[in-house]
Order: sequence, then structure tokens, then C-alpha cells
Amino acid sequence: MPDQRNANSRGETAGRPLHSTLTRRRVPEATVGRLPIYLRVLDEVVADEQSNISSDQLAELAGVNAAKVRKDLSYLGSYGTRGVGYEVEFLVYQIRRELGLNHDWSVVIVGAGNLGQALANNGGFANRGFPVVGIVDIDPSKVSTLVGGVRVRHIDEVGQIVQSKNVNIGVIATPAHAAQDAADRLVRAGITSILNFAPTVLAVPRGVSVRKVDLVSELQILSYYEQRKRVPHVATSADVSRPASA
Amino acid sequence: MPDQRNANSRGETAGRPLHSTLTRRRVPEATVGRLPIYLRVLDEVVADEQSNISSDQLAELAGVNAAKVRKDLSYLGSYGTRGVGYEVEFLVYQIRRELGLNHDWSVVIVGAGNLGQALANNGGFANRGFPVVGIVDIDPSKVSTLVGGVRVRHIDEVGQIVQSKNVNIGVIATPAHAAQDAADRLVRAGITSILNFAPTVLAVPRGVSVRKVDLVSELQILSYYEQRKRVPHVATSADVSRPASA
DNA sequence: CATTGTGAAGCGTTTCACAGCC
DNA sequence: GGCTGTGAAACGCTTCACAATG
Repeated sequence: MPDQRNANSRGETAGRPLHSTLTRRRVPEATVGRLPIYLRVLDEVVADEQSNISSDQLAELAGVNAAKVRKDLSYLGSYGTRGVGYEVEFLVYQIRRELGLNHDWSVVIVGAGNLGQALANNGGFANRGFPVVGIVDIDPSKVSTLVGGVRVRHIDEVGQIVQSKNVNIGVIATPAHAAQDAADRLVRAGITSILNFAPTVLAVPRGVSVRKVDLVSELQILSYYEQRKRVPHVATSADVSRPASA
Repeated sequence: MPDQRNANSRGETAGRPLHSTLTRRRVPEATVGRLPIYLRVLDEVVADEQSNISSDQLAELAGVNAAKVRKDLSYLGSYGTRGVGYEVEFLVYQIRRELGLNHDWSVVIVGAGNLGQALANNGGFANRGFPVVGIVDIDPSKVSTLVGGVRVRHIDEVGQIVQSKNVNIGVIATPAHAAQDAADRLVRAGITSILNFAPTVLAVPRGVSVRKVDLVSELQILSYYEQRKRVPHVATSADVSRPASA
């Protein structure tokens, strides 16, 4: 069904990485995914009034290994001092700059159900630079209610909200069956970044970034590893006929 | 600070993949992460009463390429028919079996705030085989309230709940500062799989699987790519010396 | 003859190991 | 001496391309 669109998930567009071709220094996708973790950790280090940090210590706190930390940070530039480590405040600044966190990015939430409301009420967004400036729903009975200090408006108004409030990011918190329509509306409104909580693969045009958070999938993945812990070494007949040679 | 524990995230324990050493057929982590997506898609195919599906069609619907689908499915066994495709119901069964979804996995939620309540109210968990059998909070004023049909109990009772209701998976929906304590309590209660919504790197003993869902990180990653779209081609001196040849 | 299953090539990520530098 | 920055090796995942086959 998708037609000159591309299904995508986890930050890639049908195979092709989603970052536009040839911009500045290239930071690998895997590294981009870890920079937010370093930021979190460094915030606490700043709070502890520690001014320098080694790759070893940062690695420990972030739950990765030190070589990875150094490689990751080296993509941003040479911001460390040999024999000393990294100046924490400076490093925070550089990571934030790289991630584009020098200014706020306004967010609109589609879907004022349980999840949408929880997200809107979650102060963590706004004070991390992602103010929720709009919430929309298709259900007239939800419109006009106040959620997290923002009045819910009808989804038909999403285009106007995006324009007038300069929204950059859309969050889809609708049921699965409504998610594609929500995405279409967001895209039509000019949104080019979507965070999708609905368990659906969205079809969006090239140039629109989609990241997916699928709670049930996460549980199912945990289930896989949990099962393995419980049933070690069950050699089924299928296994016997197909020794794990490959 | 962690002491004979290992910080981890995204399903691995400090570098080492978390699945116990040498069990059955090995399914790559990347594949495990996609099986839930195939399941979702196949559910709809079943609903459409289509009995067979080719790797091409499944790939299209799942937003990946066909070779990947075939490789992924080949790890589970040879369940397709050349020239025909895969029998949908049988494939669903095999994927569910591989993921350990033949039976329910009970879930306990720690934290009855906005997010915890939204998760508990989200029917999608229970009817996908992850019944929420307990919700706990540290705040006495939240205890005894009813959330999603489950009465909130005090966090001190989490061990008893896990034992009596045979809980396998813990979901942490607390503020960041309380997340490590929540994890410690869950681990002490015998939980070996944790889904963490708090923006913290958890330290847990080996053998405990942790998956993290960090909403702000997701937004920050979108911010990175959004920024790139907005500021195309700021050729710094570094770029000139490093044409994107790789 | 359409479509799977899979070796092999290609590619991105992680880790190693050490030269370079403060 | 201690720690960064980075080539190079190792590893895992993706994609190609085609032989195998119902």
C-alpha cells in the first residue's frame, strides 16, 4: 500500500540511514544513540561538582566500555586532554551542540488517552528542552479538557498548531488503528520528526524521521531471554535433525 | 559504585550479550528485536484471512528488506515453502514459540505515577500475554487506590507479590532517583527481567535482563537528525579535509 | 518458475592495542 | 605516568546473488 513513501522504524528509512546525505562531520548512528546517555550521566557528575572525568569513569557510569566512550567522543572532536580526561561542562556543551539541543524543540502530541496524558503531564519533557505545546485528539469529548497545562484541541487543528507554534516533533500516542492517519496529518502539517508509540509500522515520505517505542515488543524481547534462562538446553527433535552447525 | 553487578542497557550486560551461554539454536539479537514486528504484521495478515505470505510481502509490511526477513526466519527453522512462501498461521505459531509467548508472563509495575498508571490502564499488555498483576508505590497516599483494575500496594510488599503471583517481569516507572532502589527491590524479589522507563542506567547482577525505554533520549536523537535537515552543508574546515568517502 | 534458504561479500560497530601528548 | 585519540583487527549484521526445490 505505501506509495512513494517508505516504511521505517528505529531511525532508518527502509534500509537507507535517515540522515541527509553529506552534512558536517559524520557521527555513526550507534554513537548518536549513546550521546543522550552520556548527557544524563554527565548531568549527575556536574551536580556532584566534579569538573573532570576520564573515559574510564564515564564508561562505568554509562554502562559501556571505555574504548567505546573515547571513539564516540572522538567523532565530536578532540575535546579531551591526554593524561587528564574531559572537562565535564565543556563536554556537556559539545554533546548538546552536536545533538542540536542548543534550543528547544516544540512537541505536539496526537492522542489524549492514557499514554498521551501521561506524556503531557511528564514534566521531564519540557525541562529537557522539549515543551509540549499542543495535544490533539479525534474524540470531541476530549477536546477542551486540560492536560498537563495544555488544552486539548481537535486533530483537525493540528496543522494550525504546528504552524503557529513552530512545532518540530510529533508524538503519536493513538491506538494502532489511528496511527497511520495521525502520521499522515503530521506530515501534511509539515512535521519531519515523529516519535511513534503505537505498535504500527508507519509509512512516511523520505526525509521524515520516525522512531518507534513499542512497549509490547520490549516485553516480548524480555520474554525471549527469560525463556532461555528457564529452559536451558532443550534439544527438540527439530534440533536433532538440524545440528546447530550454521 | 556498582559492586559485583553490571550496569547495562538495551539488552546487554556490560558488553557481553545477556542470553545465557549456549542454549538451543542461536538467534541473533537483531533478529530477536524484529520478531515482534513480524508478529504484529502477521496478526493483521491473519485478520485479512490471507493464508500465505512471501518474504517480499512480509518485508514490505514490516518495513525491512526481503533478504533480512528470510535470514531472520531461517534462524527459527525452515518453515517456508519454495515457490510459495510461508503459511501465516504456522509462522505465527513458530515465532511465538521462539519468543516464549506460549504462556503469559506476569508483570509488576513499580511506580503508580502518570506513566505507571497509563501502563496499567493500557489493555494492550494484558491481552498480549503480559497481565499486570501488581502495582506498587512508595507513597502511602497512592497505596490502596485502584489503577487499571489493580489495587496499588506498598513497595515493601513487592517481594510477596512476586512470590505469590509468580511474577517474571518488573516494569520500573518511577522517577530517576528512585529507579535503582526499585531495581534492587525487584532483583531481591527474584525478578530477572526488567523494563526500565526511568532515565537511569541500572546496575543489576549478571543474569538479570534490562531493557530501557528512555523517552527524552528518543527525542534527543530525533533532534540530532532534525538539526541536520535544517542546517545542511555547514562545511567546517574539518569537512573539507574529510570528504565523506566512507 | 516463483520463492526460499544460505554461502559469501560488504558494511558498520566494537574492541584492541599502542603511539601521541599533557 | 596517565589518559586520550585512533589505526587496525575482530565481530556481528545486512545484503547480494544464486543454487535448491516444491
